[in-house]
Amino acid sequence: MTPFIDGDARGSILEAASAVFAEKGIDGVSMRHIAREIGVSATALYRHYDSKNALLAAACKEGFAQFGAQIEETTRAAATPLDALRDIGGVYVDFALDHPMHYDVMMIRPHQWALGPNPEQDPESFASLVTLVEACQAAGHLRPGDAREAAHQLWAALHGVVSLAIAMPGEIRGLEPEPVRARASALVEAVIASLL
Amino acid sequence: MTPFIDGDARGSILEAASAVFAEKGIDGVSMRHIAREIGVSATALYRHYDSKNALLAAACKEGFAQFGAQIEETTRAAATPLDALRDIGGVYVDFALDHPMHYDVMMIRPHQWALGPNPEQDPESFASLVTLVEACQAAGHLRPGDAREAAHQLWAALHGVVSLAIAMPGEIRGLEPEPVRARASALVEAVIASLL
DNA sequence: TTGACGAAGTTAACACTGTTAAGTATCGTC
DNA sequence: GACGATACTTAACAGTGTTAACTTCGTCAA
Repeated sequence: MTPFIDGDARGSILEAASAVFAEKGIDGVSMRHIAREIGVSATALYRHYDSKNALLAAACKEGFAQFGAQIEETTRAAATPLDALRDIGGVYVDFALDHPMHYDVMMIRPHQWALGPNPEQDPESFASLVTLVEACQAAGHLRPGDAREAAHQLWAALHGVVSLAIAMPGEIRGLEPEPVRARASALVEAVIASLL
Repeated sequence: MTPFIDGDARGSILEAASAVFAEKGIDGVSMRHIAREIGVSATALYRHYDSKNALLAAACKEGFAQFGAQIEETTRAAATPLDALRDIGGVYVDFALDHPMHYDVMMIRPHQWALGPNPEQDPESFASLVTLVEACQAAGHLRPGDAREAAHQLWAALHGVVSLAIAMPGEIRGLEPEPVRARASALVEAVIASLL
């Protein structure tokens, strides 16, 4: 049959998915919605993606790839590993607030979609955070110690700030970047101080 | 009609709900499941609870009431407000790890169930944290400053540690209390140090 | 030129979900 | 004894993800 969806079927589906996704909210995405958006039956999507979860994962993957790239770039650009650690906090917050849906799906409730930090994506980025902490320790910027634990603390601090901002309803929620950034920065600074 | 469910219908439903809830996981709870568990049709539940969300909220409420009570007790028992701040971290982690489902529903993805920190429950407990920080400042244990912001930072730190432990799949997830407690304690200590 | 093959769609259907509407039985009360 | 509230029932609606069976088309080899 003539492909009804233009050349890059996977791409078109992904685009439509992201659109519905961003408009109706995560919990409002259905395969039938996405399919209707591109004028195709719902089951057609299964020709290109194994499941709704797979589609969701794909929709997030590109965002997270960009995220990882920014982290790497930031690390490279920083004068010292310690500066990198500080800068990464800002990048983390910016990404999360710019792509709250992505962050929600992949980081706040990954197990709902049977996703989790991408096996080929995220452990790597956590590992690179560990490496960065080790570099700080090696350079004498941080006291020697369990780098993995330190990285975990830094991650937890950032995740705590950002996930409260994204996932909490009511007065606690706040997606304006400035206060969130400031809070994240303060926390990161506190953690770093405890590791000096 | 003779009440089919024993005297305390709401209570029995709640009990069954919590059971299914704990067994099948949060995302596996359906009204029909719960109803079947107590030998009643699904629609009977609507006589006692407005919606699934209301039932879920009720199922969490008692847990959170207990949580709030523990926090208060801890605060009262501590020698100084600063000690209270420290002790609360442990209570927070213990509650979250003892009731991961409750924590998940109420704190990690509250908006999915249209719940959120209970309007009559949680802002209060956040407010009491703010009050506690203010007490620390008044007693000279912490440097004067924005108590609300400080409380927010402490909460974010605890939430970050705990929600990663609960909601992350794979190697990151870890529900053994000790490392999580230690990490939370370290973070709280770091935040406190930054507020001295 | 014909025929097989495979890819990309289709509709119908299954087993679910939360929730509402309408009907029925039983109780306490006047 | 009639009345009304209470507690339940079944039937149904509109929606979900997903599978199975079927059609339709373009391609490529014999």
